[in-house]
Amino acid sequence: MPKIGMEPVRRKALVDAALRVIGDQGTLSVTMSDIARTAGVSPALAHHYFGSKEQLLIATIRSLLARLRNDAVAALRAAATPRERVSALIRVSFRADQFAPETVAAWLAFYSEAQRSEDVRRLLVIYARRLRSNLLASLRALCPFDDAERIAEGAAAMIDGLYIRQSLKSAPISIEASIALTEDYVTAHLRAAGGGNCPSP
Amino acid sequence: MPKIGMEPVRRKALVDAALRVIGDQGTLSVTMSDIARTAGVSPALAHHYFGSKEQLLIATIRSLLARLRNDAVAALRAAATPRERVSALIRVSFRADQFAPETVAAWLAFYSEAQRSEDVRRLLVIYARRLRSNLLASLRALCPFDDAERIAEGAAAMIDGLYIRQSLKSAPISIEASIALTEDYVTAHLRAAGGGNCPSP
DNA sequence: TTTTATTGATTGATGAGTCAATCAAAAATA
DNA sequence: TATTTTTGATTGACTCATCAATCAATAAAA
Repeated sequence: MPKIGMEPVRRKALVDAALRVIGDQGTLSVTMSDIARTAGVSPALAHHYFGSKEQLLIATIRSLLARLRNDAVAALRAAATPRERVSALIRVSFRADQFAPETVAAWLAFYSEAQRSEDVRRLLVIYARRLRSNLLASLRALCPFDDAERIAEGAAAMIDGLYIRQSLKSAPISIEASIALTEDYVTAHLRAAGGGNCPSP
Repeated sequence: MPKIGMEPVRRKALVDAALRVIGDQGTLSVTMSDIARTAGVSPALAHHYFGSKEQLLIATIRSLLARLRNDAVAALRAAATPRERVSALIRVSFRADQFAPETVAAWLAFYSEAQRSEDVRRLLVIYARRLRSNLLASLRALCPFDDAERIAEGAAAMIDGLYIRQSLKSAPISIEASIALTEDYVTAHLRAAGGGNCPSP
């Protein structure tokens, strides 16, 4: 029963399905059939709308990034002080849906893919840069520039590290513990660097 | 010119080739032909010795882990104090060959694979546990138990995070900078936790 | 009738795993 | 020592399955 105006609906359904299947199987070598079946359409339709598997994957990463950016923007809007903004960025990174095993698995798969696909790599670099520069912008108000850079680098690394460790879910680090660990890092180093100019969260 | 006793030679050659090709392409969906060609033998021989692609991959991870363990053991032997042992463990993680882009890419591919293969997952869990417990053993001599656990967790996460960020090689963090960042983390938190009982590296 | 949505059937490529055959060293036998 | 047998190393050719991508056909809206 073909209705008109299905294109945006199908596109979204396919992207969401791709994310779910990739997260579930933890690999990009999922088939177009897997994705299409999850979206409730035929494989041919997936090709019709996206042209190729690669393009569908790109669209999927973009949607992940968009979600992350929206969350970050909203969280930053609600934060008043620089120190609160840092905390907001950390919290966004560990939101329940972002930190869910399937989402982590999907991110991991994309990182792995970045070795081969220049397009994928570029998108992930955008994410890394955004996180770093968001942190840096707030930290610069709290301590000398050089220290801000180091702390931003370290915090970003710790966030990514907690993610990758989460993917093995052998040592199930809770969301709260992950946030606390990262907060502690920032607090300790601000204290060491700021020279009194650094309030606690 | 078939010589006798080739089995161990071929096995090693195939494992090394697998590591190189996987690191190079950044994915486990390399073909047995790719690996065999790199090792200078026919695909059939790879199957002859390893039975399946999965088994060859397992053997490859094992060799990575073995290398890491040997390095760690050697480094620990040369370290006298607990604090030196912590530094030694950090340095081992960032040795030039471990931190090389191809090696990092291979690790990433294995992490991604761990979602599907229970065997791969188990091996990676072993690595994560070993790093954590090695750090913990030394840290417990330097600060209260609870703090030692948190610091070990944080340092391990930071190490893994610096790895994954290295894989994008967009912000080329040097080995020395990575070591310094992790050392700073440990030093700062030991100072905060130890209460005087914590010497600098 | 034209356009949009949709799919079943098909194609072409690729890749894991198998198998029988070959070659040469080593061991056994004459 | 000379000859035969056995065993390990090695591969080319093949099978079977999978999957991305294509295409022609159908059905409903406009």
